[in-house]
Amino acid sequence: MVRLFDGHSISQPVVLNTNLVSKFQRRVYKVLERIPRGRVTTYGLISNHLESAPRAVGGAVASNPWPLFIPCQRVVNGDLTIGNYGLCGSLDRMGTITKRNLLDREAVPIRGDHIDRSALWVPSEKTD
DNA sequence: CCGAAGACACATA
DNA sequence: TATGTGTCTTCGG
Repeated sequence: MVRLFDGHSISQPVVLNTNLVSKFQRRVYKVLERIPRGRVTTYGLISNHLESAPRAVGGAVASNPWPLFIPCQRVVNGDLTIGNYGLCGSLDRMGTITKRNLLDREAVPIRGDHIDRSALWVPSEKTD
């Protein structure tokens, strides 16, 4: 957990009980898990990939029961600004800051408020 | 069931 | 930049 918070990856895969969440959430999380460390994707791309709506994806990501294990910090706005980070809704405006720090520690290149295009990952891309 | 709200995207002016 | 509209899933009455 600490390593995750520090932006490292963990060697041992974590098995999550996905029975508690809706089908749609599972589909979304499935995509999130494929985002490589140090890269990001956008709500739009995910919704596009799932043939859904960005708003819906936002909802699913926002209700992520396992922050850090499901890397919801790697999902940003379509214009590559950081976007929001709820962490159970308790962070108010600090969410963006927190999210930024997390991404920073993952070596995601950030210039000002925007993430570098080179870090963008698209769901259709092969994960290998 | 129906209505409202949401960690968005996109088109206009 | 700043509104307004489109879109889909959840949640509460």
